[in-house]
Amino acid sequence: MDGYQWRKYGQKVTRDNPSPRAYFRCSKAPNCPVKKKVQKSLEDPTILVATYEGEHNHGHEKAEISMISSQCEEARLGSVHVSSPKQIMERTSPSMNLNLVDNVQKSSIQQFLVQQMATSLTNDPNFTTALANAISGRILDNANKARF
DNA sequence: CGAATTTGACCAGCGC
DNA sequence: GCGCTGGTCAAATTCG
Repeated sequence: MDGYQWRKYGQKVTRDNPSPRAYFRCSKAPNCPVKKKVQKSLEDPTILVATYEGEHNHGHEKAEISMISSQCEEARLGSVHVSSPKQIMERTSPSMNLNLVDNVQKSSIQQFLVQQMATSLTNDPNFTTALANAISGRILDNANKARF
């Protein structure tokens, strides 16, 4: 979940990626042209990569914040083996860019948005620390659960 | 009971 | 023209 209301309309297992890929459309507005593909990362199967196509033509109140938390989720799931919060940020940002390069020719608005988000995230020491703390806490929690 | 998800069928594009 | 592959549709099913 990333702040929008998505309706799943299909699922396929692709050739280049053994894990099934899911197709989502925005169910908030019927005329919304935005589409979303979700599949597991080739590199790290614990990470879910979401590819956005198009732009929402309706309001997206908390979408940005929710997107951040979805990236947090990625970091939490994908970085259980790293110990330094800095590494988490370094892992998180490239995955954002990876998602973006796929959409560069289609939408520049959300690219700019996420770009801004990533910049403000990494430039704001308070948020970075808070985020790192939150993630570290969850990592420890997760690791404990996994170990015991 | 309505909305969302699942899942196989269907379709279009592409390479051989 | 045929088969493979990615994307979408829609009926059935599940869930709130």
